[in-house]
Amino acid sequence: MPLLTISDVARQVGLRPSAIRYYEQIGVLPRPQRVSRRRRYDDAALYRLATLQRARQIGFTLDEIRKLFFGFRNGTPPSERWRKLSQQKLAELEQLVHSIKVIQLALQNSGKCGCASLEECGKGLLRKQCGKRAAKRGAIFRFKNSVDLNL
Amino acid sequence: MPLLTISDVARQVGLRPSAIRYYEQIGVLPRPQRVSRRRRYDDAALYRLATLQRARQIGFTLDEIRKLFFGFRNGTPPSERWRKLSQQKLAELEQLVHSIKVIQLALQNSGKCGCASLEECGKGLLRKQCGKRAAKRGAIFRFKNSVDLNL
DNA sequence: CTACGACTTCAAGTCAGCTTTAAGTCAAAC
DNA sequence: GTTTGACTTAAAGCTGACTTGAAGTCGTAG
Repeated sequence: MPLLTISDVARQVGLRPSAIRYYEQIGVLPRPQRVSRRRRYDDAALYRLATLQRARQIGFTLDEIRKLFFGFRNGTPPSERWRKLSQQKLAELEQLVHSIKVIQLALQNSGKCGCASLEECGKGLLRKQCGKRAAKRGAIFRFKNSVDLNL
Repeated sequence: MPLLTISDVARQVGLRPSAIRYYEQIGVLPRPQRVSRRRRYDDAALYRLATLQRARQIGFTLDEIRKLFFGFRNGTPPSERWRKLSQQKLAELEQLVHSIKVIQLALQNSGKCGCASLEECGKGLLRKQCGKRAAKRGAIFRFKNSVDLNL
């Protein structure tokens, strides 16, 4: 079994070498063997990275992925690991979908606003907002400009 | 008409004074009048902030909000402004909804994986991924842990 | 007069997930 | 023997939307 350099691996999984080093640094990937200080990877590393990529694609943070890899007692089957981590994610997504629906409605109605000025818009909003509690701190949700998931 | 301090305003709209200063600094809010170097706001500022908050809630970035306020010729009605900015956002959201559906499916199926080990998972993923082009650089999408939009 | 509290500015810090840069190491090609 | 190119490390930089900290400025209460 031939060993791969970090560039080989990066090319095969579609990452930059710097990303792979970063994953190692934060403990998401195990430290590979070295040949004269250079990293050498076997195929298992490739598989691990493919799994990592997939997990990133479906919305897991690197923290969560670390749990996926190392947060279970040895021998825990993948299905159980995935299931455990997916539960929380699915709940979040449900929330998110709901939020998006609300936002879509708000966006669609925003164009129908009959206010003569933005100031008037704000006056209405301020009144409606009166009873409500201020939003919790931090962004409420965010998404990147272009969503091209491409799974 | 009594003038408000920055703390008054912050309390009324549910922001911290630092956020309001920040908005002014990046040119999203106009510089208010000062009384011995301290900011003093009128009600219009309140309305503007309410509008800003609403725009943030429905997913506009501060850059976009600056456009909402200052990116149109004077006298352009709010409806037109909102409509213009909403179009792009709605398209993004449609994409996002699609992505989420794909992710939900993936998450639901992830627990059914019959692999004996994560390595085996990765082996399969790597093969499937072979034909595909590597993901474009940068995160594909992100969302915060808890979505509590609360409109 | 001085202490207090609320404000001011400017710079730096925060989060995640990397990338970039600088300076050094290494084996192989010329 | 030197040059090349791929690698190494550690540290700093990036994005967006702020917050935090330090050091200074006010008007007022005691």
